[in-house]
Amino acid sequence: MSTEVSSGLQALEGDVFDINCPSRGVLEHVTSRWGVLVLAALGEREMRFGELHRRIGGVSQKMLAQTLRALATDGFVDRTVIPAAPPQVSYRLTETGDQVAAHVVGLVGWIERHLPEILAARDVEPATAAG
Amino acid sequence: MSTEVSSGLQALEGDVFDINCPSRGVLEHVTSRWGVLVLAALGEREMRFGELHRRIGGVSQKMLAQTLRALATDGFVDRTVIPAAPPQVSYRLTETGDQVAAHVVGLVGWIERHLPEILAARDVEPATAAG
DNA sequence: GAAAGTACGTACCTTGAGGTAACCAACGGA
DNA sequence: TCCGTTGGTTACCTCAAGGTACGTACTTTC
Repeated sequence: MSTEVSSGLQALEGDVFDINCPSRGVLEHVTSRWGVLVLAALGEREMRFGELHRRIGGVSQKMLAQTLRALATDGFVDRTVIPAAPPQVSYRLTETGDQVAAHVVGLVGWIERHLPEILAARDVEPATAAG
Repeated sequence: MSTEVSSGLQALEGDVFDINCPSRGVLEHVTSRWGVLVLAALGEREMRFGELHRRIGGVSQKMLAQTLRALATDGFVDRTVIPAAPPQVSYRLTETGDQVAAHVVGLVGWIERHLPEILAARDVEPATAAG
């Protein structure tokens, strides 16, 4: 493991290549199917549950709630309940969440911008060399 | 859709929030459980199949091969066969692959460095406010 | 007073991601 | 001749991700 014991202290840094390192779990929350999109959406601005649901095409309420819970547990998302007539719950990135989201937004943005090239490359596809 | 038809042409840019946009598929290849780790590993240097298999803890041959195929289809990874006595197959990032990998490596690196904070935040966890 | 909106929780069921194991082909070494 | 190595493929099976549907509690609107 990377989070070794060193003079009584622990947890220096993670190593995602190590199957036993807890960073694997965090990485999988962040890069999960809906985790990426939630972080990208909240990277734009604070949003309520319903707004997120409409913004992220194809997500079910169940998965959205589950994803938000996982990201909140990791301390990336902050949940605020406004006890109003119809309950209003707002979600925003924490400081650390803002930093991960920046990386995620960068990645997502790159893919969006280069999509035409990628799609074009799929058609050419040089048969992946001679087997 | 985002890849709209505009004066006879198409495919300007992707929109990952649109469930029908092909960028969704690319994003899921890149952020898949093993896709991230393959990109991060190849971001370090060119590697052979066996090297990747040993570097990425917990991946099976089947999933490694499958992931490499997906990334090669999207044009992120280049496959080179050296027809030697025991067949040698080398994998390296393409130019575009290098760019996505840079984002992925940035994200992975951030998580590795901030892992202690994230783990600490999980323990505090203010009960996600009053329900 | 019935329906709809808000923000979920939960039960149920399907799909597919992913693990295991066996097999292959070619060669070198014991 | 049999084993081991390399880089896979394929069949088979399991488990969890994730979808559908319904319940809830309160309020506004038609």
